[in-house]
Amino acid sequence: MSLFIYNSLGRTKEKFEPLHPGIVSIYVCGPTVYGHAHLGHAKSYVSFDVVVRWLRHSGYIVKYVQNITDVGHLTDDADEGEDKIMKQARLEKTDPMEIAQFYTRSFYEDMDQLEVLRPNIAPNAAGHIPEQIALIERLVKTDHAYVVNGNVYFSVESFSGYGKLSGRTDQEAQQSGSRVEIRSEKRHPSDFALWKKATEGHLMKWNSPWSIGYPGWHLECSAMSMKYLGETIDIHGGGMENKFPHHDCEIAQSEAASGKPYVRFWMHNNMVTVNGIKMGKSLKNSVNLKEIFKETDPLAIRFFILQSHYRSPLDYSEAAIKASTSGLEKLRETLRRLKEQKAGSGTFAVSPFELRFTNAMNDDFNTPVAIAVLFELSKAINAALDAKEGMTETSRQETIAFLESSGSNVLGILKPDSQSGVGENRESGKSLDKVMAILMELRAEARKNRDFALSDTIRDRLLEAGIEIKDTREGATWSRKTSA
RNA sequence: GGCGAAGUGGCCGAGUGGUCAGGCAGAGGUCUGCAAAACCUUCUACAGCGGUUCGAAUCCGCUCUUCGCCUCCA
Repeated sequence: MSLFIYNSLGRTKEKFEPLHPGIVSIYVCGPTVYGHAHLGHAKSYVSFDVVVRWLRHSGYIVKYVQNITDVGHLTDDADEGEDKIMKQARLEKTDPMEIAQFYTRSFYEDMDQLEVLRPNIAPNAAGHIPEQIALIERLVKTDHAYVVNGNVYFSVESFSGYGKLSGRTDQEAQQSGSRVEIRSEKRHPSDFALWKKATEGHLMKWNSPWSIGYPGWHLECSAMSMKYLGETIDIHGGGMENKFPHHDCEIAQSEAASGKPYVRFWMHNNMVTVNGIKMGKSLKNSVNLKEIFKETDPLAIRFFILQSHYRSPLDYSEAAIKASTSGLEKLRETLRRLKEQKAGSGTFAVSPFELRFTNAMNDDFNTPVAIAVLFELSKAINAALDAKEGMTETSRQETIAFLESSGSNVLGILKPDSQSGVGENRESGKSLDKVMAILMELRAEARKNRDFALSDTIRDRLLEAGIEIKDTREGATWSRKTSA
Protein backbone atom coordinates (compact mmCIF):
# COMPACT_ATOMS: atom_id res chain seq x y z
CA MET A 1 0.00 0.00 0.00
CA SER A 2 1.31 3.39 -0.86
CA LEU A 3 1.24 6.52 1.22
CA PHE A 4 -1.84 8.71 1.16
CA ILE A 5 -1.76 12.20 2.60
CA TYR A 6 -4.69 14.48 3.30
CA ASN A 7 -4.06 17.57 1.23
CA SER A 8 -5.67 20.67 2.70
CA LEU A 9 -5.64 22.12 -0.79
CA GLY A 10 -8.54 20.12 -2.20
CA ARG A 11 -9.48 18.56 1.12
CA THR A 12 -9.02 14.96 0.13
CA LYS A 13 -6.54 12.21 0.75
CA GLU A 14 -4.21 11.95 -2.22
CA LYS A 15 -1.60 9.42 -3.13
CA PHE A 16 1.79 10.84 -2.32
CA GLU A 17 4.58 10.84 -4.85
CA PRO A 18 7.41 13.33 -4.51
CA LEU A 19 8.20 15.70 -7.36
CA HIS A 20 11.70 14.25 -7.67
CA PRO A 21 11.76 10.47 -7.21
CA GLY A 22 13.24 9.38 -3.93
CA ILE A 23 13.59 12.85 -2.46
CA VAL A 24 11.00 14.70 -0.41
CA SER A 25 11.17 18.40 0.32
CA ILE A 26 9.22 19.56 3.34
CA TYR A 27 8.88 22.94 4.97
CA VAL A 28 7.16 23.43 8.31
CA CYS A 29 6.30 26.78 9.87
CA GLY A 30 8.47 27.16 12.93
CA PRO A 31 7.87 29.04 16.16
CA THR A 32 8.08 32.74 16.84
CA VAL A 33 10.63 32.84 19.59
CA TYR A 34 9.34 35.22 22.22
CA GLY A 35 8.35 32.73 24.94
CA HIS A 36 8.81 29.16 26.05
CA ALA A 37 7.19 26.48 23.95
CA HIS A 38 3.83 25.09 25.08
CA LEU A 39 1.87 21.93 24.43
CA GLY A 40 0.49 23.36 21.19
CA HIS A 41 4.01 23.60 19.79
CA ALA A 42 4.65 20.06 20.97
CA LYS A 43 1.66 18.71 19.05
CA SER A 44 2.67 20.43 15.87
CA TYR A 45 6.34 19.50 15.88
CA VAL A 46 5.83 15.97 17.17
CA SER A 47 3.28 15.41 14.42
CA PHE A 48 5.59 16.60 11.67
CA ASP A 49 8.49 14.78 13.26
CA VAL A 50 6.58 11.54 12.76
CA VAL A 51 5.77 12.53 9.19
CA VAL A 52 9.48 13.00 8.50
CA ARG A 53 10.43 9.81 10.33
CA TRP A 54 7.85 7.80 8.40
CA LEU A 55 8.97 9.21 5.05
CA ARG A 56 12.56 8.31 5.90
CA HIS A 57 11.47 4.89 7.11
CA SER A 58 9.72 4.45 3.76
CA GLY A 59 13.02 4.98 2.01
CA TYR A 60 12.89 8.62 1.00
CA ILE A 61 15.68 11.09 1.47
CA VAL A 62 13.91 13.89 3.29
CA LYS A 63 15.06 17.47 3.25
CA TYR A 64 13.31 19.09 6.18
CA VAL A 65 13.35 22.86 6.63
CA GLN A 66 11.77 24.53 9.62
CA ASN A 67 12.20 28.22 10.22
CA ILE A 68 12.69 30.23 13.37
CA THR A 69 10.74 33.45 13.32
CA ASP A 70 12.86 36.02 15.06
CA VAL A 71 11.37 39.08 13.43
CA GLY A 72 8.45 39.92 15.64
CA HIS A 73 4.97 39.97 14.24
CA LEU A 74 2.53 42.45 15.58
CA THR A 75 0.54 41.65 18.65
CA ASP A 76 -3.20 41.94 18.84
CA ASP A 77 -5.39 44.97 19.44
CA ALA A 78 -4.69 45.37 23.10
CA ASP A 79 -0.97 45.73 22.57
CA GLU A 80 -1.16 48.69 20.26
CA GLY A 81 0.60 46.97 17.44
CA GLU A 82 3.90 46.41 19.18
CA ASP A 83 6.14 43.72 17.84
CA LYS A 84 5.92 40.60 20.02
CA ILE A 85 9.63 40.04 20.36
CA MET A 86 10.27 43.70 21.06
CA LYS A 87 7.57 43.70 23.70
CA GLN A 88 9.13 40.70 25.40
CA ALA A 89 12.54 42.39 25.24
CA ARG A 90 11.09 45.41 27.01
CA LEU A 91 9.50 43.18 29.67
CA GLU A 92 12.73 41.32 30.27
CA LYS A 93 14.77 44.52 30.01
CA THR A 94 17.00 43.29 27.25
CA ASP A 95 17.10 43.55 23.48
CA PRO A 96 15.21 41.60 20.81
CA MET A 97 18.19 39.61 19.62
CA GLU A 98 18.82 38.19 23.05
CA ILE A 99 15.16 37.28 23.41
CA ALA A 100 15.20 35.49 20.09
CA GLN A 101 18.37 33.58 20.95
CA PHE A 102 17.25 32.67 24.44
CA TYR A 103 13.88 31.28 23.36
CA THR A 104 15.34 29.56 20.33
CA ARG A 105 17.59 27.56 22.63
CA SER A 106 14.70 26.92 24.97
CA PHE A 107 12.63 25.64 22.07
CA TYR A 108 15.25 23.12 21.01
CA GLU A 109 15.78 21.94 24.57
CA ASP A 110 12.09 21.09 24.79
CA MET A 111 12.01 19.48 21.36
CA ASP A 112 15.02 17.34 22.28
CA GLN A 113 13.18 16.14 25.35
CA LEU A 114 10.29 15.15 23.12
CA GLU A 115 12.66 13.24 20.81
CA VAL A 116 11.79 15.59 17.96
CA LEU A 117 14.58 15.30 15.43
CA ARG A 118 16.20 18.55 14.39
CA PRO A 119 15.35 19.79 10.91
CA ASN A 120 18.06 19.62 8.28
CA ILE A 121 18.00 23.37 7.94
CA ALA A 122 16.59 25.79 10.52
CA PRO A 123 16.84 29.23 8.93
CA ASN A 124 15.88 32.34 10.83
CA ALA A 125 13.99 35.23 9.31
CA ALA A 126 16.39 37.96 10.43
CA GLY A 127 19.21 36.16 8.68
CA HIS A 128 17.37 36.21 5.37
CA ILE A 129 16.45 39.83 4.84
CA PRO A 130 18.24 40.10 1.45
CA GLU A 131 16.30 37.08 0.15
CA GLN A 132 13.05 38.63 1.32
CA ILE A 133 13.88 41.97 -0.27
CA ALA A 134 14.74 40.20 -3.52
CA LEU A 135 11.38 38.47 -3.51
CA ILE A 136 9.58 41.76 -2.98
CA GLU A 137 11.54 43.32 -5.83
CA ARG A 138 10.45 40.53 -8.08
CA LEU A 139 6.83 41.14 -7.15
CA VAL A 140 7.07 44.90 -7.55
CA LYS A 141 8.67 44.49 -10.97
CA THR A 142 5.81 42.30 -12.17
CA ASP A 143 3.13 44.59 -10.70
CA HIS A 144 1.98 42.09 -8.12
CA ALA A 145 3.08 44.55 -5.47
CA TYR A 146 3.05 48.32 -5.07
CA VAL A 147 4.80 50.88 -2.91
CA VAL A 148 3.04 53.48 -0.76
CA ASN A 149 4.84 55.71 1.73
CA GLY A 150 7.72 53.32 2.22
CA ASN A 151 5.38 50.34 2.67
CA VAL A 152 5.00 47.61 0.08
CA TYR A 153 1.75 45.71 -0.34
CA PHE A 154 0.83 42.65 -2.30
CA SER A 155 -2.09 43.23 -4.63
CA VAL A 156 -4.52 40.35 -4.23
CA GLU A 157 -6.39 41.40 -7.35
CA SER A 158 -3.26 40.68 -9.35
CA PHE A 159 -3.39 37.03 -8.36
CA SER A 160 -6.48 35.11 -9.38
CA GLY A 161 -6.14 32.24 -6.96
CA TYR A 162 -5.96 34.27 -3.78
CA GLY A 163 -7.73 32.48 -0.93
CA LYS A 164 -7.89 29.09 -2.63
CA LEU A 165 -6.44 27.25 0.34
CA SER A 166 -8.86 28.52 2.96
CA GLY A 167 -11.81 28.82 0.61
CA ARG A 168 -11.93 32.59 1.03
CA THR A 169 -12.00 33.40 -2.63
CA ASP A 170 -14.81 35.93 -2.54
CA GLN A 171 -13.03 39.01 -1.23
CA GLU A 172 -16.19 41.10 -1.12
CA ALA A 173 -17.91 38.57 1.13
CA GLN A 174 -14.87 38.54 3.38
CA GLN A 175 -15.20 42.22 4.05
CA SER A 176 -18.83 42.14 5.11
CA GLY A 177 -18.26 40.91 8.62
CA SER A 178 -14.85 42.32 9.34
CA ARG A 179 -14.17 45.44 11.28
CA VAL A 180 -14.71 48.68 9.42
CA GLU A 181 -11.78 50.16 7.58
CA ILE A 182 -11.56 53.84 8.39
CA ARG A 183 -9.05 54.76 5.77
CA SER A 184 -6.35 52.78 4.11
CA GLU A 185 -3.46 53.39 1.82
CA LYS A 186 -4.07 49.96 0.37
CA ARG A 187 -5.75 49.53 -2.98
CA HIS A 188 -7.86 46.64 -1.78
CA PRO A 189 -8.76 45.82 1.82
CA SER A 190 -7.40 42.28 1.40
CA ASP A 191 -3.97 43.42 0.26
CA PHE A 192 -1.26 42.46 2.72
CA ALA A 193 2.05 44.01 3.66
CA LEU A 194 5.32 42.70 2.23
CA TRP A 195 7.44 45.43 3.77
CA LYS A 196 6.61 47.84 6.56
CA LYS A 197 8.33 51.11 7.25
CA ALA A 198 9.60 51.15 10.81
CA THR A 199 7.92 53.49 13.21
CA GLU A 200 9.93 55.45 15.72
CA GLY A 201 11.47 53.28 18.41
CA HIS A 202 11.18 50.08 16.40
CA LEU A 203 14.38 48.17 17.07
CA MET A 204 14.42 45.38 14.51
CA LYS A 205 14.77 47.16 11.20
CA TRP A 206 16.77 46.95 8.03
CA ASN A 207 17.58 49.03 5.03
CA SER A 208 15.62 48.40 1.86
CA PRO A 209 14.92 50.12 -1.46
CA TRP A 210 11.66 51.43 0.00
CA SER A 211 12.34 52.43 3.59
CA ILE A 212 14.15 51.46 6.72
CA GLY A 213 11.77 48.86 8.00
CA TYR A 214 11.03 45.20 8.34
CA PRO A 215 9.48 42.41 6.27
CA GLY A 216 5.81 41.46 6.37
CA TRP A 217 5.00 38.40 8.38
CA HIS A 218 4.15 36.04 5.55
CA LEU A 219 7.24 36.70 3.53
CA GLU A 220 9.96 34.79 5.35
CA CYS A 221 8.49 31.36 4.72
CA SER A 222 8.20 31.95 0.98
CA ALA A 223 11.70 33.35 0.68
CA MET A 224 13.38 30.64 2.75
CA SER A 225 11.35 27.77 1.36
CA MET A 226 12.26 28.80 -2.18
CA LYS A 227 15.88 29.35 -1.27
CA TYR A 228 16.48 25.98 0.34
CA LEU A 229 13.92 23.72 -1.30
CA GLY A 230 13.15 25.27 -4.65
CA GLU A 231 10.13 27.04 -6.13
CA THR A 232 7.89 24.00 -5.88
CA ILE A 233 8.08 21.85 -2.77
CA ASP A 234 6.39 18.58 -1.89
CA ILE A 235 4.97 19.28 1.55
CA HIS A 236 4.32 22.40 3.54
CA GLY A 237 3.12 21.90 7.07
CA GLY A 238 1.79 24.15 9.76
CA GLY A 239 -0.95 24.75 12.25
CA MET A 240 -4.53 25.05 11.09
CA GLU A 241 -4.80 28.55 12.42
CA ASN A 242 -2.22 29.57 9.84
CA LYS A 243 -4.24 28.48 6.83
CA PHE A 244 -5.63 31.95 6.55
CA PRO A 245 -4.14 34.38 6.09
CA HIS A 246 -0.58 33.14 6.44
CA HIS A 247 -0.56 30.24 4.01
CA ASP A 248 -2.90 31.84 1.51
CA CYS A 249 -0.57 34.83 1.41
CA GLU A 250 2.45 32.59 1.02
CA ILE A 251 0.83 30.91 -1.96
CA ALA A 252 -0.08 34.23 -3.55
CA GLN A 253 3.32 35.87 -3.22
CA SER A 254 5.27 32.74 -4.14
CA GLU A 255 3.23 31.71 -7.14
CA ALA A 256 2.94 35.28 -8.39
CA ALA A 257 6.73 35.54 -8.28
CA SER A 258 7.66 32.16 -9.74
CA GLY A 259 4.71 31.35 -11.93
CA LYS A 260 4.90 27.80 -10.59
CA PRO A 261 2.87 25.85 -8.03
CA TYR A 262 4.34 26.64 -4.62
CA VAL A 263 3.34 23.55 -2.64
CA ARG A 264 2.06 20.16 -3.79
CA PHE A 265 0.73 18.90 -0.46
CA TRP A 266 -0.48 21.21 2.28
CA MET A 267 -0.70 19.58 5.70
CA HIS A 268 -2.37 21.26 8.65
CA ASN A 269 -2.38 19.95 12.17
CA ASN A 270 -5.16 20.71 14.59
CA MET A 271 -5.01 22.57 17.87
CA VAL A 272 -4.46 21.57 21.46
CA THR A 273 -7.37 22.68 23.60
CA VAL A 274 -7.82 23.10 27.32
CA ASN A 275 -11.37 22.49 28.39
CA GLY A 276 -12.32 22.72 24.76
CA ILE A 277 -10.69 26.11 24.20
CA LYS A 278 -7.65 26.61 22.01
CA MET A 279 -4.36 26.77 23.84
CA GLY A 280 -2.42 29.88 23.01
CA LYS A 281 0.11 32.20 24.50
CA SER A 282 -2.10 35.20 24.06
CA LEU A 283 -5.05 33.38 25.63
CA LYS A 284 -3.06 32.81 28.81
CA ASN A 285 -4.16 29.20 29.05
CA SER A 286 -1.06 27.68 27.57
CA VAL A 287 0.66 24.84 29.33
CA ASN A 288 4.39 25.42 29.28
CA LEU A 289 6.38 22.32 28.36
CA LYS A 290 9.11 22.94 30.89
CA GLU A 291 6.44 22.97 33.59
CA ILE A 292 4.91 19.73 32.36
CA PHE A 293 8.28 18.02 32.16
CA LYS A 294 8.85 18.61 35.86
CA GLU A 295 6.27 15.99 36.69
CA THR A 296 5.68 14.07 33.49
CA ASP A 297 7.94 11.98 31.32
CA PRO A 298 8.37 13.98 28.08
CA LEU A 299 7.88 10.80 26.09
CA ALA A 300 4.52 10.30 27.77
CA ILE A 301 3.59 13.71 26.37
CA ARG A 302 4.80 12.62 22.96
CA PHE A 303 2.78 9.42 23.33
CA PHE A 304 -0.29 11.40 24.45
CA ILE A 305 -0.02 13.56 21.34
CA LEU A 306 0.35 10.60 19.00
CA GLN A 307 -2.63 8.83 20.52
CA SER A 308 -4.83 11.26 18.65
CA HIS A 309 -4.68 12.03 14.96
CA TYR A 310 -2.78 15.13 13.87
CA ARG A 311 -5.86 16.57 12.18
CA SER A 312 -8.03 16.15 15.28
CA PRO A 313 -8.07 18.60 18.14
CA LEU A 314 -6.44 17.27 21.29
CA ASP A 315 -7.94 18.18 24.63
CA TYR A 316 -5.47 18.53 27.46
CA SER A 317 -6.22 17.35 30.98
CA GLU A 318 -4.14 15.88 33.76
CA ALA A 319 -6.27 12.74 33.71
CA ALA A 320 -5.60 12.22 30.02
CA ILE A 321 -1.86 12.65 30.52
CA LYS A 322 -1.93 10.20 33.37
CA ALA A 323 -3.79 7.63 31.29
CA SER A 324 -1.20 8.00 28.55
CA THR A 325 1.65 7.62 31.00
CA SER A 326 0.21 4.32 32.21
CA GLY A 327 -0.40 3.14 28.70
CA LEU A 328 3.12 3.91 27.56
CA GLU A 329 4.51 2.14 30.60
CA LYS A 330 2.65 -0.96 29.53
CA LEU A 331 4.35 -0.97 26.15
CA ARG A 332 7.74 -0.38 27.72
CA GLU A 333 7.11 -3.24 30.11
CA THR A 334 6.36 -5.60 27.26
CA LEU A 335 9.53 -4.73 25.41
CA ARG A 336 11.56 -5.02 28.58
CA ARG A 337 10.10 -8.42 29.29
CA LEU A 338 10.65 -9.59 25.76
CA LYS A 339 14.29 -8.58 25.88
CA GLU A 340 14.92 -10.41 29.09
CA GLN A 341 13.16 -13.56 28.00
CA LYS A 342 15.03 -16.79 27.38
CA ALA A 343 14.43 -18.53 24.08
CA GLY A 344 11.65 -21.11 23.93
CA SER A 345 10.17 -23.30 21.25
CA GLY A 346 6.96 -21.50 20.30
CA THR A 347 6.79 -19.51 17.10
CA PHE A 348 5.34 -16.06 16.98
CA ALA A 349 4.32 -14.22 13.83
CA VAL A 350 4.95 -10.51 14.02
CA SER A 351 4.32 -9.82 10.33
CA PRO A 352 0.52 -9.35 10.59
CA PHE A 353 1.10 -6.60 13.12
CA GLU A 354 3.79 -5.11 10.96
CA LEU A 355 1.42 -4.97 8.02
CA ARG A 356 -1.34 -3.31 10.01
CA PHE A 357 1.10 -0.81 11.44
CA THR A 358 2.34 0.08 7.97
CA ASN A 359 -1.17 0.42 6.62
CA ALA A 360 -2.12 2.74 9.45
CA MET A 361 0.89 4.96 8.90
CA ASN A 362 0.35 5.03 5.16
CA ASP A 363 -3.21 6.16 5.73
CA ASP A 364 -2.39 9.80 6.38
CA PHE A 365 -0.12 9.04 9.32
CA ASN A 366 -2.77 7.43 11.48
CA THR A 367 -0.70 7.16 14.63
CA PRO A 368 -3.64 6.31 16.97
CA VAL A 369 -4.34 3.19 14.97
CA ALA A 370 -0.63 2.41 14.71
CA ILE A 371 -0.38 2.63 18.49
CA ALA A 372 -3.45 0.44 18.90
CA VAL A 373 -1.64 -2.16 16.79
CA LEU A 374 1.30 -1.99 19.18
CA PHE A 375 -1.02 -2.56 22.13
CA GLU A 376 -2.54 -5.59 20.47
CA LEU A 377 0.94 -6.82 19.73
CA SER A 378 1.86 -6.29 23.34
CA LYS A 379 -1.06 -8.42 24.42
CA ALA A 380 -0.07 -11.16 21.97
CA ILE A 381 3.54 -11.09 23.09
CA ASN A 382 2.59 -11.42 26.73
CA ALA A 383 0.27 -14.29 25.98
CA ALA A 384 3.04 -16.03 24.03
CA LEU A 385 5.57 -15.53 26.80
CA ASP A 386 3.12 -16.75 29.41
CA ALA A 387 2.65 -19.98 27.50
CA LYS A 388 5.00 -22.83 28.32
CA GLU A 389 6.47 -22.91 24.82
CA GLY A 390 7.62 -19.32 24.99
CA MET A 391 9.11 -17.88 21.84
CA THR A 392 11.94 -19.07 19.63
CA GLU A 393 15.04 -16.94 19.43
CA THR A 394 14.26 -16.01 15.83
CA SER A 395 10.71 -14.96 16.69
CA ARG A 396 11.97 -13.03 19.65
CA GLN A 397 14.58 -11.16 17.63
CA GLU A 398 12.10 -10.37 14.85
CA THR A 399 9.60 -9.05 17.34
CA ILE A 400 12.15 -6.92 19.13
CA ALA A 401 13.35 -5.57 15.80
CA PHE A 402 9.82 -4.57 14.84
CA LEU A 403 9.10 -2.93 18.19
CA GLU A 404 12.29 -0.95 17.97
CA SER A 405 11.68 0.11 14.41
CA SER A 406 8.03 1.04 14.94
CA GLY A 407 8.07 2.26 18.53
CA SER A 408 11.50 3.76 18.61
CA ASN A 409 12.51 4.82 15.11
CA VAL A 410 9.13 5.76 13.68
CA LEU A 411 7.00 6.89 16.60
CA GLY A 412 9.89 7.81 18.87
CA ILE A 413 8.10 6.71 22.03
CA LEU A 414 10.21 3.71 23.07
CA LYS A 415 13.61 5.16 23.68
CA PRO A 416 16.36 2.51 23.94
CA ASP A 417 17.41 3.92 27.30
CA SER A 418 14.06 3.35 28.87
CA GLN A 419 13.58 -0.14 27.53
CA SER A 420 16.22 -2.25 29.09
CA GLY A 421 15.75 -1.47 32.73
CA VAL A 422 19.30 -0.24 33.05
CA GLY A 423 18.49 3.39 33.52
CA GLU A 424 21.04 5.30 31.48
CA ASN A 425 23.54 3.70 29.17
CA ARG A 426 26.37 5.76 30.52
CA GLU A 427 29.09 5.17 33.05
CA SER A 428 26.80 5.90 35.95
CA GLY A 429 24.30 3.50 34.46
CA LYS A 430 26.88 0.74 34.37
CA SER A 431 27.81 1.20 38.01
CA LEU A 432 24.17 1.29 38.88
CA ASP A 433 23.70 -2.03 37.11
CA LYS A 434 26.40 -3.57 39.25
CA VAL A 435 25.09 -2.11 42.49
CA MET A 436 21.59 -3.25 41.63
CA ALA A 437 22.81 -6.74 40.85
CA ILE A 438 24.16 -6.96 44.40
CA LEU A 439 20.95 -5.69 45.94
CA MET A 440 18.83 -8.03 43.85
CA GLU A 441 20.97 -10.94 44.93
CA LEU A 442 20.67 -10.03 48.61
CA ARG A 443 16.94 -9.64 48.29
CA ALA A 444 16.58 -12.98 46.52
CA GLU A 445 18.52 -14.56 49.35
CA ALA A 446 16.26 -12.96 51.94
CA ARG A 447 13.16 -14.19 50.14
CA LYS A 448 14.56 -17.65 49.95
CA ASN A 449 14.98 -17.55 53.72
CA ARG A 450 11.44 -16.19 54.01
CA ASP A 451 12.80 -13.05 55.57
CA PHE A 452 10.07 -10.93 53.99
CA ALA A 453 10.61 -8.04 56.33
CA LEU A 454 14.07 -7.56 54.86
CA SER A 455 13.07 -8.19 51.26
CA ASP A 456 10.18 -5.75 51.54
CA THR A 457 12.41 -3.15 53.13
CA ILE A 458 14.79 -3.40 50.20
CA ARG A 459 11.92 -3.06 47.79
CA ASP A 460 10.33 -0.13 49.59
CA ARG A 461 13.56 1.77 50.05
CA LEU A 462 14.47 1.31 46.40
CA LEU A 463 11.06 2.58 45.37
CA GLU A 464 11.71 5.69 47.43
CA ALA A 465 14.94 6.04 45.49
CA GLY A 466 13.01 5.80 42.24
CA ILE A 467 13.62 2.17 41.38
CA GLU A 468 10.80 -0.31 41.12
CA ILE A 469 11.16 -4.03 41.70
CA LYS A 470 8.80 -6.57 40.23
CA ASP A 471 8.79 -10.28 41.05
CA THR A 472 7.84 -11.99 37.85
CA ARG A 473 7.71 -15.67 37.08
CA GLU A 474 11.12 -15.39 35.51
CA GLY A 475 12.56 -13.83 38.63
CA ALA A 476 12.80 -10.30 39.96
CA THR A 477 13.40 -7.35 37.64
CA TRP A 478 14.03 -3.73 38.34
CA SER A 479 13.49 -0.55 36.43
CA ARG A 480 13.67 3.13 36.93
CA LYS A 481 10.26 4.35 37.80
CA THR A 482 8.97 7.09 35.55
CA SER A 483 7.04 9.71 37.41
CA ALA A 484 3.32 9.54 36.84
C1' G B 1 -21.90 37.94 8.51
C1' G B 2 -18.09 34.77 5.75
C1' C B 3 -14.68 30.34 5.58
C1' G B 4 -13.68 25.65 7.88
C1' A B 5 -13.85 21.50 11.51
C1' A B 6 -16.40 18.55 14.94
C1' G B 7 -20.27 16.12 18.36
C1' U B 8 -18.62 8.17 19.93
C1' G B 9 -19.26 4.36 26.20
C1' G B 10 -16.94 6.99 33.37
C1' C B 11 -12.50 9.61 30.82
C1' C B 12 -9.21 9.95 26.40
C1' G B 13 -9.59 8.61 21.46
C1' A B 14 -9.84 5.68 16.19
C1' G B 15 -12.93 3.88 12.50
C1' U B 16 -16.66 2.30 9.34
C1' G B 17 -22.87 0.85 5.33
C1' G B 18 -23.91 -5.53 7.99
C1' U B 19 -18.92 -9.49 12.48
C1' C B 20 -13.25 -6.40 17.46
C1' A B 21 -10.76 -0.28 17.55
C1' G B 22 -7.21 0.79 21.29
C1' G B 23 -5.75 3.03 25.99
C1' C B 24 -7.02 4.62 31.06
C1' A B 25 -10.39 3.82 34.98
C1' G B 26 -14.18 0.07 37.26
C1' A B 27 -15.76 -5.26 38.45
C1' G B 28 -14.59 -10.63 38.86
C1' G B 29 -10.79 -14.39 38.35
C1' U B 30 -5.56 -16.81 37.64
C1' C B 31 -0.64 -16.11 39.54
C1' U B 32 2.11 -14.31 44.07
C1' G B 33 4.53 -14.66 51.09
C1' C B 34 2.62 -9.58 50.14
C1' A B 35 2.78 -5.70 46.48
C1' A B 36 3.43 -4.59 41.45
C1' A B 37 3.38 -6.55 36.66
C1' A B 38 1.26 -10.08 33.42
C1' C B 39 -2.85 -13.04 31.62
C1' C B 40 -8.30 -14.30 31.23
C1' U B 41 -13.48 -12.60 31.64
C1' U B 42 -16.69 -8.39 31.98
C1' C B 43 -19.82 -3.40 32.00
C1' U B 44 -21.66 1.40 29.90
C1' A B 45 -21.33 4.26 22.67
C1' C B 46 -21.97 6.52 18.39
C1' A B 47 -26.05 14.79 19.88
C1' G B 48 -31.53 15.03 18.26
C1' C B 49 -35.31 14.44 14.36
C1' G B 50 -36.50 12.81 9.58
C1' G B 51 -35.00 10.25 4.89
C1' U B 52 -32.29 6.55 1.53
C1' U B 53 -31.33 1.11 2.29
C1' C B 54 -32.77 -5.71 3.20
C1' G B 55 -29.57 -3.23 6.92
C1' A B 56 -26.74 3.22 9.21
C1' A B 57 -23.24 5.25 14.54
C1' U B 58 -21.31 5.10 9.19
C1' C B 59 -24.82 8.11 3.23
C1' C B 60 -28.50 12.52 2.60
C1' G B 61 -31.43 16.60 4.80
C1' C B 62 -32.80 19.57 8.89
C1' U B 63 -32.17 21.06 14.08
C1' C B 64 -29.21 21.79 18.37
C1' U B 65 -24.35 22.31 20.48
C1' U B 66 -19.07 23.10 20.41
C1' C B 67 -14.46 24.69 18.36
C1' G B 68 -10.86 27.21 14.90
C1' C B 69 -9.97 31.27 11.40
C1' C B 70 -11.54 36.34 9.37
C1' U B 71 -4.47 39.74 7.91
C1' C B 72 -2.27 44.73 7.21
C1' C B 73 -4.72 49.26 10.08
C1' A B 74 -6.47 50.25 14.99
